[in-house]
Amino acid sequence: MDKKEKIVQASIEVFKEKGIEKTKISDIVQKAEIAQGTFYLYFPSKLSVMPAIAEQIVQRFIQKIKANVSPEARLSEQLSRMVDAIFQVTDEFRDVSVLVYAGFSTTENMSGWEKIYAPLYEWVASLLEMNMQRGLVRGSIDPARTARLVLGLVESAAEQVFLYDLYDARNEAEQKAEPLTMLEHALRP
Amino acid sequence: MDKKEKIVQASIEVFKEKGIEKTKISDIVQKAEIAQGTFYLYFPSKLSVMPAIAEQIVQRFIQKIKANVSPEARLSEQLSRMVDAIFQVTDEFRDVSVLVYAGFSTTENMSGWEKIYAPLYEWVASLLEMNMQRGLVRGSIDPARTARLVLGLVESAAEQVFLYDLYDARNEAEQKAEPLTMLEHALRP
Amino acid sequence: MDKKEKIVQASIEVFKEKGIEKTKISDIVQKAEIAQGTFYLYFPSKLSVMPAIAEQIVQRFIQKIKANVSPEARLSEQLSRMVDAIFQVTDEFRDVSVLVYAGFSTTENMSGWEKIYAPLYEWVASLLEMNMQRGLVRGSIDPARTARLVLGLVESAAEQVFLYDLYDARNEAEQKAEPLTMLEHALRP
Amino acid sequence: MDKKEKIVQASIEVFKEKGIEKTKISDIVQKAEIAQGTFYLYFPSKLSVMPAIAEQIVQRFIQKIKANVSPEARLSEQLSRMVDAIFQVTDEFRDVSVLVYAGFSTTENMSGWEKIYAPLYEWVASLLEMNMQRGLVRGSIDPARTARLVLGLVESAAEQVFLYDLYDARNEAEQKAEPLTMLEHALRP
DNA sequence: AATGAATGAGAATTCATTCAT
DNA sequence: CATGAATGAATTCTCATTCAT
Repeated sequence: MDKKEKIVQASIEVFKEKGIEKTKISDIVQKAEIAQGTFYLYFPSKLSVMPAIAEQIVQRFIQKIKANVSPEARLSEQLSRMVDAIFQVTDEFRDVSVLVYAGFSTTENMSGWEKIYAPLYEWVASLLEMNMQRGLVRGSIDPARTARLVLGLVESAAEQVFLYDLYDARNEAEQKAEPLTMLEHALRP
Repeated sequence: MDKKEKIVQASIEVFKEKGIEKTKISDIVQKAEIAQGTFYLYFPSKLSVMPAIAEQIVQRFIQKIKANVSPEARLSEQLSRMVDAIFQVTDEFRDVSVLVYAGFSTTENMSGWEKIYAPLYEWVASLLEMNMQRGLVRGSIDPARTARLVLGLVESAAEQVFLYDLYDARNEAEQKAEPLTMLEHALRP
Repeated sequence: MDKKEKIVQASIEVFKEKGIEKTKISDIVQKAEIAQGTFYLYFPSKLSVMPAIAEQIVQRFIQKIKANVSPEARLSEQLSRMVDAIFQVTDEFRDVSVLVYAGFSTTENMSGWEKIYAPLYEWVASLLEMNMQRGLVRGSIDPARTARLVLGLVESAAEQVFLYDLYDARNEAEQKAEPLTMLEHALRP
Repeated sequence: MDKKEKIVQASIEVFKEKGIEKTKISDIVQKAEIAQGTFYLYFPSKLSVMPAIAEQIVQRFIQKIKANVSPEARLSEQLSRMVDAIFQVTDEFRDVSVLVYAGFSTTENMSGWEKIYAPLYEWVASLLEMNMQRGLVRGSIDPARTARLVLGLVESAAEQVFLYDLYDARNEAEQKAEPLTMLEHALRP
């Protein structure tokens, strides 16, 4: 693994442990097992690592969803798989995603985040469009807007499970069922 | 206004202006017009002010919603007013809310946030229940869980408008319409 | 107990717990259960409490010694009782005495300490003189100087037992026997 | 000289000048000609420098004593030289030694001090043993315990001279003679 | 006399950043 | 490229002291 990647990985881990505010460059380099000065060879500041992290998270989302959602499957099957994927990745990156999200809002204009999220939005939008054409989703929706809402809904459901101290396995199953039913009702013609 | 409240107010203002990372305690005390040491009489650190801010935001949500949503109104009217209220408060606290949320995940266990949000969740849950009894919301939902999803959905829609650089007034209207329609479809029997 | 006395008592306790350097006025007033401002009604500073403490310690020494050492007893008996008394008081005030001693050296000229210790020195000196007249102590000593040496010797022996982590009861007995024998040899004609 | 050593040296000097209580880290770094932050690279606080200072003092004691006390010399000669050495070093480190001693009792457990003093105790113990074998010291003493007493006696005599305001040269000579005589009487068979 | 919240000067501490090796 | 000791400006934090009640 090259040093740049090491830094990104280490940053994710340290951000998880201590939060962004409390993370020092020295924490990152220590975890990455590189020298203090080396950090600056790749990133100008702590916060500039974030886009790299964000990209990783989103790529993970897309990868998981693409791998599990078959274009041929029934709508309910597709939605179910998508919810599963989002729950999985949210779990995987727990607190970091919130932190990165907040980190963005602290530093740059949020459009950076927007840009990174774009491929995911687009993928969901095209999923909706496809199902509109199949007649399984009502024609009155705006696919682009709705894609964001769908993701917002499912992610907030996932955060309920993983970010708060509510977690237990049974809970997770029920926590998935509810938004799924909502989505089906919300989207059907 | 007592000093503690002054600190919270000043913190909100300064956090809005400069973001959390860049805010110094000295900025807060200056805005609050108190001595440096006085801050530490009430809060041990910058981040520990956040729960107090969070509480304010949530109280604002509840206040706005209660003031605008009439128990007698039609469901669509109620939902519409609720969405309006959430958009308004999200606008009012723009960046701060995300920061506070992220700040929480850093300092305490997230269940603190959960606890602060509880009254809002409960209010929406009881709105749903009432409408279930009126036969306007399908009986298969779990009011408590669904309340969270409803709020998650609307908040993420509101964030789309205010946190990113997309804002324009027309946009806002459409951005409200979409989740509203989704909600109506999702909840109707 | 009046407030002044309360302050002295509380100071002793807090100094024992935290040492002088780390003790805050606020620690003292808290322990003394008085208000912050009240402290300044009786003492101008933290260090100005010390002479009062020192006096207490020395008075305790004198009191113990006088109570236990009979002028009629044999020399070895007298010495033995004196050693017992010094060990007891050293135990009672453990670290404080060192701290007070050091505190003196920090602030004022050490002659303050000297002055407070004077009655104790004098008492031991007169004990020696008496025994010189009885022919039990060699005539070549200077009673004043030797009194100091005797006390220095016994106190350092006592500190060995109580200040370091060596303490056990058997140890204490042996630790007393050794300086006692030394004293007897050193003083006998 | 490396930075750590520089800090210890500077601390000794500044403590001598101003006392511990009044010494600021900034005084130390200024005297040491290093940056403020560099101090914290080596020591976490002002008080944590003390063990290092203590070590220096004890090493100085050992060095002086070894250099002056010849194993072949007569006992009284040896004792006399030892007393001279102890008086010299006590003079050299005047106030500091008491402060360090007190500082120790504040920061760590006193056994740290014990450990640092160990080599000195051992040296004196072996001196006593040697003289026991030569038949010049009575066989009934415990060399280890007695070594501590001997040092306690001489040090307290030295402190009498240097720490209090009694000093004058004639005084010093007499102040040495007294414990010396005591020692000779105390130790002889 | 007693209180204790408020003060703010001053000291401790941090940590991003540099740069000689 | 890589290092990591050193830096010192910037900030946090402490705590003796005051003073209106």
